[in-house]
Amino acid sequence: MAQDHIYDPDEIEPRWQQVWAHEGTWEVPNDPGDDPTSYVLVMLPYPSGEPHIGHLKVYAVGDAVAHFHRRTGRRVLNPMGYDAFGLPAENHAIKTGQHPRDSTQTAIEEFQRQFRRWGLSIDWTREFGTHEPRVYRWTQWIFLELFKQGLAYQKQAAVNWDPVEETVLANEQVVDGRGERSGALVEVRQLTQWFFRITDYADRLLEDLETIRWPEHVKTMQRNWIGRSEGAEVVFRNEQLGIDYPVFTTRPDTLFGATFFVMAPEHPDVLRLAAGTEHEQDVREYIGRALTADKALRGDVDKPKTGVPLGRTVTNPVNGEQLPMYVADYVLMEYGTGAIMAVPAHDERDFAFAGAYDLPIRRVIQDLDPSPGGGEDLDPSPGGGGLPYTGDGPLVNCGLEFDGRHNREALRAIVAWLEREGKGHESVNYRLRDWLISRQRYWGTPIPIIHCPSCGAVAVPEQDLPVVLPDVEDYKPRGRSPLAAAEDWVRTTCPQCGGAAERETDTMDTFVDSSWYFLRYTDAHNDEAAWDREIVRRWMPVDQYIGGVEHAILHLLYARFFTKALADLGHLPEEIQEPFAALFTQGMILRDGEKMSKNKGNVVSPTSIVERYGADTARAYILFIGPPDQDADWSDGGVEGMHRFLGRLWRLAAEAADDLPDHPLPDELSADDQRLLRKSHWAIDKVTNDMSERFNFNTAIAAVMELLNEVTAVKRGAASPGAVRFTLTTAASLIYPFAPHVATDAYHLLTGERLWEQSWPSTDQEYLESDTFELVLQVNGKVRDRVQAPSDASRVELVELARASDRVQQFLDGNTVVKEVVVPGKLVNVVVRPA
RNA sequence: GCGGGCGUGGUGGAAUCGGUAGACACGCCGGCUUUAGGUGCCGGUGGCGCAAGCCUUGGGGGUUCAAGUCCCUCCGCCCGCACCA
Repeated sequence: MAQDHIYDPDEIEPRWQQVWAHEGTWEVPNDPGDDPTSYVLVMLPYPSGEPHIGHLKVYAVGDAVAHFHRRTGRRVLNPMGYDAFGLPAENHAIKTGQHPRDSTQTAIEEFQRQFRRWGLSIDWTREFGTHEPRVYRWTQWIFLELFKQGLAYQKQAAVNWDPVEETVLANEQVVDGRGERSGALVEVRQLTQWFFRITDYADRLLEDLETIRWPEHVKTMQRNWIGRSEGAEVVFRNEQLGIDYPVFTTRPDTLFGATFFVMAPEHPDVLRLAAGTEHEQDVREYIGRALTADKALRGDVDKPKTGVPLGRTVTNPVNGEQLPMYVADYVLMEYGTGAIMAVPAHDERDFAFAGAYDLPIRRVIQDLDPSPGGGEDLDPSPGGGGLPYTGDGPLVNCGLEFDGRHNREALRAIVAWLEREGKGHESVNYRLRDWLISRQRYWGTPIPIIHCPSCGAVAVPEQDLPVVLPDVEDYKPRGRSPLAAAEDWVRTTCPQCGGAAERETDTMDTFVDSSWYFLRYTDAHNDEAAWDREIVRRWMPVDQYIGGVEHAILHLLYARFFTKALADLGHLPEEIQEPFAALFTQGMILRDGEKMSKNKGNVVSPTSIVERYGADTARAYILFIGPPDQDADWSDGGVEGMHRFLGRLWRLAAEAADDLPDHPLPDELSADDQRLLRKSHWAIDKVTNDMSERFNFNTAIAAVMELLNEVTAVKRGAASPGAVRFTLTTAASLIYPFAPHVATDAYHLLTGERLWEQSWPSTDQEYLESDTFELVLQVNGKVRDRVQAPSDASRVELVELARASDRVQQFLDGNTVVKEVVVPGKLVNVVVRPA
C-alpha cells in the first residue's frame, strides 16, 4: 500500500473551491445564447444562527441537480439569497437590544461561510437578502401595483390575533387554532388590515395545478386548502324586519327538508334580530360566551352542539314555511354567508343540533339501500333507513313537481326554479380566504401607504421608494407596530393634497418577500425595475424547485398567486403562469427516529461533519442514506463508510495515475477488460436514469460503489491498465454531482482534464448487451437452477436448456409437465403436476 | 371523520413494467497486513436445519405458471385537513 496516497479532503476541497471562485465557474450571463437554460432553485433560507442538517440535505440535492443539468448541456442558474425579515431576529432584538439588521447580518455571513465550505455551485453575483432596501423597494413596488389594481385593499374583519407575537396572522399561519410560531391560542379581533385578493385567483390556482409537475400530495393539499364547493345561494326572508338572508348550500336538493335556520354568533344582524324578543338576553350571553371561547375549543367536532333561539323566523322560499331562527357556534362567519339552512334529515351537524333542541326532522331523500341492522334513528316514513342520510336517492315530501325525481337531477331543477323566481342562483364557494398581510411588527417591509385625513389611503409615489425602515429604540410590540413610535417618520405629507398625513406603520408578512424573490434572481442588479421582462422570459419558470414540504400551502400558494397577478398586470411574459414547473420536496433528517432538537440533545451539526470528513463525504452520505424525498435516519457509522468509499476512489485514481500514465484501451480486450467496460456502461446507464427519471441519488451512488468494487475484484486478474483507467475515470465522472471536489481531483489526476467542463458520459450499447445471460430455471415458480444461456436463444432452446438441467430434472421426476412459461432474457418456469 | 403516505434482515435501504427478495452500505464474526491504531486488504453474514431442503417482505384471504409488487380485508405508524353547510 502506497503510503504517499492519502485522501485529504482538507487539501483537495479548498484547492478546487479556489479555482471555481477565481474563475467564476458557476456564474451565468443573462445574454441570449443558443444553449438551453435551466433554473435550479432551492427555497431561500431564513438566516438564523448557522445552517442545520436540513440545509445540508436540501443543498446537496439542489447542487446535484444543478451539476447534472450543467453537464448535460444546459446553462444553469443556481442562485442564493436570504429570507432575512422575520420574527426570530426581532424577538432576539427585544431580548438583547441588538438591531435585527446586525444579528441577521451575522447569521448571513455564517451561512455564506458554510455554503462556500460545502462547495456549492452557486452564482454568488446574484445574491441578496430580502431585508436590503434595494430589494424591498421592489417588494413595495409590487404592493403598489397590486394596490392600484384593487388586489391589495384594506378592510375591517375578524382576524387572528396572536397574543404572544402581538400581531395578526394569516389563516395559513394558524394551525389547530394556535399561532404557527408561538403556539399560543389565537384570539379573534375586529381590526382594519391589509389583504391581498388571492380569492380572485382561486379557480386559476386550482386549474393550473394540472399543468405543473409537483408531488401529488402537495397538489392535493393545495386543492383542499382552496376548497372549492359548487352549490347555490338561496334567499331566506325574515318578513317581520323585511331582511333577506342568503345562504350558501351545496345541497339545494334538500331545501324542502329545511326545518330551521342558523346564524353564526359573529353575524352582524344577530343582536338586532333578537332585540325586543324574549330571547334577547339569552342571545346576548350566548354570543358573549361564543366569541371569547378559544378558537380551538369551538372548532372541536366532538363538542356537543349548542345554540339559542332568536325568536324570529325566515321563510323557506320553496314552500313558504316559517323556519325558526337560531344562533349557534357551529356555524362559521368566515364561510359562505355566516348563515345556513338546516336540514337535519340529511346533514350530520344539523341532525345533532335538532336532536339537542328537539327540532323537527323531515326526510326528503329516500334511502333505496338502507343498511340492515341499524336500529336507532329509524325513520317511520316511506323510504326507511337511518338518519341522517347523506347519500343520494329519489326525493320525497317535496311536492308534486319534485317527488320521485332523483335528487341529483332535481338539484338542477330546483336551482333553475329559484333563479326564475329570483330567490337564488348557482354559486361557488371557496374555503380560501384573502391573504392578510399586515403585521404589527418591526422587522419587515414597510407598507408603502400614507393615510391622509382627506384623501384616505394614498400610495407612496414610485420615485419615493423605498420607504426605508426607520431605526427605533424599542422593538417590543404593544398592540400596535413598533414603527408607530418613530413619530418623525410617521408624520409626513399627503402626496395627493399636500396636507398633513401619517405613514402606515404595519409591515408586510415575510411571505410577501418570498413570493417574488425567484424573479429577482434573474435580474438581481436591476435598479430601474424589479426585473426585465425579457430576462425573466429567458429563465422562468423555475425548472426544478426544491424545498421542504412544510411550505406545501403557504409559500407555494402565495408564490403562485403572485406569478399570476404579475402576469395579469403585464409585468411578466403572459406564458409564465406558474413559478415552479417542477417541485421536489425533501424529507427530514432524523436521529434515532426522532426529529433533531436542542431539547433532546440529538442535534448533528453539519459543521462538525464537514470539518471532520470534508464536504464531499457529508454531501454524498446525506444523499446515500435513503431516497431524498423521505425522512432518513442519521447514523455516525454510515458517514465513516462514505468517507472510506470516497477515499478508496481517490486512492485508486492516484495509484493508477502513478502507475499507468496515458494508457489507452488495448485493441484486444481481455475477459476482465470486458467485464470492467460492461460494468462501467451499466453504471453510466444506471446513474443517468436515477438522476433524470427520478431523484434516486441513493441508488445512483450505490451503482458507483458497485463499479469501484468491480475494479477491486479484477485487480489481480488480467485487466489492462487502460480498462482500469477508463473505469476509474467513469466512476469519478459519475460521482461528481454528489462529491464534486474529490471527483474533480481524481479525474484530474487520471486525465489532466477539468471534470466540470466534460459532458456527461454516454453509454455504448455494445457494452450494455452481452452474448450470454444468466437464465433462471424455476419449477412451479421456485428457483431450482441458474445456467448461462445465449442472448439470442429461441424460446424452444431456452426450454431445452431448462430440461437439460439436472437440478430441474430432479423435480420433474414422477411428475407430468403441464406447461412451460418462458420469459426471454430472464427465466423459464416449468409447471408440473403429480402424475 | 375525510384525504394522502408507509410497513422488507440486527440497522439504513434495494428490487424502475407481475419474473432471481435482501443490491449498496452500516453493524457484527473470522483472517491477513501495518510504525500503534479508529487505516488498508480478504472471506462470511435473513431465519431454521449436519445436510437435502424448508420458511421469509405487518396479519389473514384471493387472482396468477409466477405476488414485496395486483385485488379484498384486518392491524400498526406517519402526514395533511377537519362543525367548510
